[in-house]
Amino acid sequence: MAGVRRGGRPAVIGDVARLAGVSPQTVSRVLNERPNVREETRSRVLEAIRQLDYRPNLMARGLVRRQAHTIGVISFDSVLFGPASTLLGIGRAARAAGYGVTIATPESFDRGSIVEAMADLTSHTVAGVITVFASQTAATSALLSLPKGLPAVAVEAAPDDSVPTVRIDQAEGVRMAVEHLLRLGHSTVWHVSGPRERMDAQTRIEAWRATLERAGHPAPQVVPGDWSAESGYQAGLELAEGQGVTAVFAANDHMALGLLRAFNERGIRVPEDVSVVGFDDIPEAGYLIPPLTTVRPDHEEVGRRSVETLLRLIDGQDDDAGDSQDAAVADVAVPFVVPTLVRRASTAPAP
Amino acid sequence: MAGVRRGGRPAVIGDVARLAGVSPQTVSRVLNERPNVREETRSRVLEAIRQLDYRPNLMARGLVRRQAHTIGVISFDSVLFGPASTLLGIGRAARAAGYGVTIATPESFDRGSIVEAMADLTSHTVAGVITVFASQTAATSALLSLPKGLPAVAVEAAPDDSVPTVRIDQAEGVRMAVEHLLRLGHSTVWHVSGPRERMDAQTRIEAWRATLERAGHPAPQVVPGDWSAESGYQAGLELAEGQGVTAVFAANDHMALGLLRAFNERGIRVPEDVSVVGFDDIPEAGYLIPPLTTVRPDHEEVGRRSVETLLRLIDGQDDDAGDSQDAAVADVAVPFVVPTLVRRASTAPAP
DNA sequence: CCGACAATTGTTAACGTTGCCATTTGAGCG
DNA sequence: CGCTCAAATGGCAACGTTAACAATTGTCGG
Repeated sequence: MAGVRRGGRPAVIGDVARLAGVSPQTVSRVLNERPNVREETRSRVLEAIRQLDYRPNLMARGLVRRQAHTIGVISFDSVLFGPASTLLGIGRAARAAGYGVTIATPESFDRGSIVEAMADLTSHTVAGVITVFASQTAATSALLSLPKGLPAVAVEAAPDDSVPTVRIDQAEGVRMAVEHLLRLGHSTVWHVSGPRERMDAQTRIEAWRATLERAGHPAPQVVPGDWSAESGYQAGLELAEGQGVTAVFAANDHMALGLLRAFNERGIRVPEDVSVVGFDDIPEAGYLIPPLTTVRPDHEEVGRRSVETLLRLIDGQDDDAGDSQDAAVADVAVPFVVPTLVRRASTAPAP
Repeated sequence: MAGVRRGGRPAVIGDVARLAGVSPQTVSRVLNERPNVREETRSRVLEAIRQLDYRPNLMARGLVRRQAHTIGVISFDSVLFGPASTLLGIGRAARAAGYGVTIATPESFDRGSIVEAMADLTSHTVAGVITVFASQTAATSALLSLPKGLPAVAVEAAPDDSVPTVRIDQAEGVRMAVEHLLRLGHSTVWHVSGPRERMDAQTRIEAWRATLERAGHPAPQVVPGDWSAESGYQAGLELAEGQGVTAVFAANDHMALGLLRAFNERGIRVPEDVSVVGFDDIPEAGYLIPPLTTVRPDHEEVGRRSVETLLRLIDGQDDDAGDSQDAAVADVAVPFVVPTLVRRASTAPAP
């Protein structure tokens, strides 16, 4: 029952108006739930909309309102568990608020392709932008190339204070992980890090070091990784050679998984000989050999909060005369999402 | 160097025209790379564009052209490795073709929220739709509710032949896995399946059974799972009780991972006592204990092909007078992406 | 029953771009 | 040198919607 159309074209507001016997403006009022429409008129219009299967043309609406009702998301590493979850949270929250989501995935991390992706988004098509895990120098600095006045929120990493940033409280998560190991009696904790140039990797390194030092333990050399299981495996082989390694904190679960494999291969038992803690609580974490103790950040919540923050920014902008834009940015609270520690079988008292 | 603007508002085509001393129409011609513009004029316009940092308003353009240059993607389970990879492939391919991507993630699998998500997309905002892994009955049938005439492509699962579908050649992948195990001398192969109501799960079940029967081996009862590591673990515990289980094919790597864990817990050695094969080749597969033999489908390629197919559909529609739409659909080749078998340490000759 | 005022509805003009057609300019040729 | 024709450019209208204002209708007190 597709309804009557003019020559097969989708119905437009004028068709609805004609069928309902009112002006387009009245239809518009019904669509936008504005007051001062008689109940009887409203239902007549709604019936016409139903009959014609009418859908407002969002491009026309966006054009006249000068607002796209769409959020642009620039997403890196969107295959990874964390970013993918955040993306999901963003999508759901945006849709709930009546916003569409368009995503741009830069080809690579170099500044050029990032700026290009942003340009794509910003052709007046989005009301604001969220960058997800742009945690690399080139990426964060590209954030600054966004048109002045376009609301933006960064997830996890931003170049400076000009962009409100929603983050996992990584330092707190790392602290939980490291202190958990120390409480088990380990004399120190080794760290397999993410790629050095990534901000979140850097943050975790620093938090790890700080926690150790605060507790009066020496911080060993960082074993560098790149988030991948492969790099965790390599790190594990390296650590297996070392003496006195009894506790390792990996900057994410994938690397922890590689560690487990390497230790297993070398006949090192987890957790009897070495305790391992990860970060992310990927869905598989509880089913590794052994089940992995890890830090669980709520990535979806990060997505939700970033949308919330962005929408506040967008609304604030609408209200402003446009001059006190900076004040509005400063006003926006920058939420921290606090992770939890999930204890499983990969950690045990020091041997 | 943001350039001169009228009252802080972003520049529009008229501003560019004025600065370059030409008409808006000429600017438009330059923007759209149309012929018959003098070289000198063109460069003057380009310079003005640069100076003003002008970006065409895509909503205005879409409005007048009656085409959004945007692809809508409806994505389920987008946190999973497969769908996330496909999404990435779609994003890259679309962007390369100059199309934007807007995604909609239905809240759940029920028909209502799916239809709602589609409605969001189809408010004349997208030139076509791709559904990613809508492999559930409600989801695929919802596909049919898309407005007639809106080009659509399904990834992996479609309700019928009206929607071109890009798929992994699952049957072929399953065949590889099962035959690999049979060649190793196993008398039969057990199967831990995905959720029954999912089409791809169903396809894998049937291919598994067919391969066994073709080889003259009995097909044991299916052990049902739900894609999760947890369900694989439960399946593993169950299989560990059974007699004569020497080879298991899991419908995805996550479940295979759960299997490995369960067998390990029960003292069953992989691959000495039982061989395990997965499906997906998640990045971690090579670093499990033991490294997992698995079927590797190229999910990103699926994404690319689906965009390619959709664009062909869109272009075809533009050309048509609109009447031979169905012919155009039938014309579009439906590609099969053939997976490969990755042999690792989780499989060995039958004990 | 009239006037004032609120509620309801309609009219006109934008939003920024491109399609269509008209106009101007320039080149080539008899 | 004038004519033809192509190349280059401009003017106007339209895409579908909403903002701003105008007009109409209805209600209520005096």
